[in-house]
Amino acid sequence: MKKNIQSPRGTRDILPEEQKYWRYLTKNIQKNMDIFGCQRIETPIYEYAETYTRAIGKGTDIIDKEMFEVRRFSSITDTIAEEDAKTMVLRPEYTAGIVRAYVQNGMMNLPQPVKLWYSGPAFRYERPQAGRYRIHNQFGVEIIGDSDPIVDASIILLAFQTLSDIGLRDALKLEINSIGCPNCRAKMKKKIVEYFQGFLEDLCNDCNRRFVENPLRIFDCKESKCQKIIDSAPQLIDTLCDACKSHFKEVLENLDGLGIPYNLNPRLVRGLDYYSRTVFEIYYEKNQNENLAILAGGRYDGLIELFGGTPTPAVGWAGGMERIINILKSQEIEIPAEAMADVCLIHVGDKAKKLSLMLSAKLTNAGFKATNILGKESLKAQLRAANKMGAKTCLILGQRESIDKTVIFKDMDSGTQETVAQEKLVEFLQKRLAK
RNA sequence: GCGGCCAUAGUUUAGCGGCAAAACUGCAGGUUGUGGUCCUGCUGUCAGCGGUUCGACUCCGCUUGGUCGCCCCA
Repeated sequence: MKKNIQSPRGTRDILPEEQKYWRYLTKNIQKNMDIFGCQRIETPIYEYAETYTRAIGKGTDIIDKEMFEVRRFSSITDTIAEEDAKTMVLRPEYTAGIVRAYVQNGMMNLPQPVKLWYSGPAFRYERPQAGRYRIHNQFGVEIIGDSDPIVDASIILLAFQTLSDIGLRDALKLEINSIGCPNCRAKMKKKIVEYFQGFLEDLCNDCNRRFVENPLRIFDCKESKCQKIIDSAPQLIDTLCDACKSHFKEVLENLDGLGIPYNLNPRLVRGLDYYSRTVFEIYYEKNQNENLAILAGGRYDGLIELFGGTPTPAVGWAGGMERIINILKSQEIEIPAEAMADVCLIHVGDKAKKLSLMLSAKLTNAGFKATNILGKESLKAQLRAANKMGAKTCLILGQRESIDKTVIFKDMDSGTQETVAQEKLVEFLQKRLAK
């Protein structure tokens, strides 16, 4: 027997039975993005690695161990030719690619700010876990060209409205913080390093590693012995410069004004290099994986410059679609029913089979959703299939009807049926299916 | 990248060192042209590779995959 081929680790098939969730989610995202005035952008699924190393930063896990390299298949054995080529990688996230596109396409010449949204797959070579896949879908928004703190608040509002629309309103939790501008952060880092220097022996191994690689991340540690030390550490907010402080204050005031509850979390830092000032994460509290954010983002005022553009402020967020859909499933949130076919055509005999296909084409042209049942010949089997599909009405076409040029209309709920002339079928259905 | 648990039909699960099962699903039928319930029948399985053994789905090892925790992250 041949060995079966499995889907690669950390990837999955999204089967028809799951599609209703995706359709529901996508529809609501699209709607909210439209209302907010965002325009969709699609960037390549892979970019030069530099796009991400520059933006996200070396020393982060995403760059150091989670990227998939892309190269020409035949050249796998052809290493010499490969040496000159620039390394390309599957996108681990969207922001960097979008900023690259903003600069490359001269979007600074469009009316500012440029409001963009996206949706699609991102790739990270991680150890698979609940809510964590090597191919996962993200949707998100990027507002480029406006430093006003009200924009920060407005995209958080957009996130809340989108998530509320899909039924998660009741348990959303917003964590927010400001990590300041590069100047603030340099100061902070110094202070923090000075502070933790004295506690290195009391901190866990991970924190000792963080101390060297990215001291700010010590604030993320969940170990209780580290928590105690963190609690009395200098707070990030106190270190902010006046400009950053008032920016953050205004963001919070705007959230207050919008009635969006938040938790000011001085320990929230986020791992990507490009963030500045506002950072936030949204959780769903009834989630089994409560420590997984379903949506996260922040400001990245320095990134456009990093890609060769003029200094341009920007802010955005990304949501994890698989994580949201897992919640929709586990919370048994009601998904509106899918549009179903109006009528199901059933045939008896070869001649009627051909005729019924032509009839369904005619009905489709007349604006009905008509479907044929294929792959089954007996009347009983076809009716069973129609029933399983949830068909409300059927049209039965047999030998008799082919000759008489009629068709039997059957209401599946009541079981009643009547004979209709094929010529008058369109009018008949218009009346019958009116409500 | 590290650690724990796990792998039997499409799905959910029984089971035993010596015959591999159930339910649901799928397919067909229950006379001549009528679905949902019901009845009958059929299809289909021990993740892969090694080892121990007279004999392995069962015990052991490796690989692959899943799951949970860590790291990190949407």
